[in-house]
Amino acid sequence: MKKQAATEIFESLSSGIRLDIYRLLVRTGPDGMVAGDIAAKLELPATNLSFHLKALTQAGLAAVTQEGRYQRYRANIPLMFELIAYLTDECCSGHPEKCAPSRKPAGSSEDAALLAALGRKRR
Amino acid sequence: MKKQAATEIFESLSSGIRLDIYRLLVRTGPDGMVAGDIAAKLELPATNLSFHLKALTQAGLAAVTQEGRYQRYRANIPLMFELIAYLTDECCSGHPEKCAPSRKPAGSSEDAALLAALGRKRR
DNA sequence: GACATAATTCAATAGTTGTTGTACTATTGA
DNA sequence: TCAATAGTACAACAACTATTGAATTATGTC
Repeated sequence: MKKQAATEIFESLSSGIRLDIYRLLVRTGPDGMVAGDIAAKLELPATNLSFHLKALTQAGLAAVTQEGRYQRYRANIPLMFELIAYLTDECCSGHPEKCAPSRKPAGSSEDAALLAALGRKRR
Repeated sequence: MKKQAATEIFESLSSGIRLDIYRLLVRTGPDGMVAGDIAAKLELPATNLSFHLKALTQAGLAAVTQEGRYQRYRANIPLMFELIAYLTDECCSGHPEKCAPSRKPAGSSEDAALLAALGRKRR
């Protein structure tokens, strides 16, 4: 992942509306959702939704396919995992076990599994 | 994690400069880094760095402690894991195995471990 | 106390982002 | 072909963000 791709993703999700859209699409999974239904669900004007969907799509967080006159949008979930890998890749200069002392107590065992899974990537 | 906290985090990392700062702090781990050294490393005017560090700190991505006349900044790494959990929590309406078909081929086994670790959280 | 250093705050300004209404394109169905 | 529906593109404007330089606060040193 390149830096510009990462900032574009973060920028995409820095708006409450776009975060709502993305989370809605994550919830619907591979089924995705048609633009009009998203607009109805989130009570957004079509023109405004279109603006935000464009941002999400350009960042790669959503993909769109045409179905007749409808546009179906789906979340790109793997991209989120690439993103966090990009962020934690060089964690503690390659000694991620050092991160542990600075971690919060809550959910530490689950976090350890997560950290281990991440540690297996690109190292 | 509340929605506003999430958007604040994304907003924080939507700037290339703040992303550089955060990644630098992730790399230095628990040792963190003093403001002046960050400025030198990233070749930023002190006033501009201060602006960005404030944003990162307010979002909770960095923590600051005083050391004499120096300010030492450290990355809050666990917060990133909370963030991704927040995003993927309701993945496929509670059937995250459905995400698999839409995933990219690269690194799929590591991703499965990661997904499993995430699935163990708050469910 | 006087001075140097580390860092932040503030004001000004250039640039960017989000929202709305209007206009446009494409598909469906009578 | 004509009208209705789904969605996007564009222009205008308000609101926000980033950068810079000057001033300020706090700590350490002579």
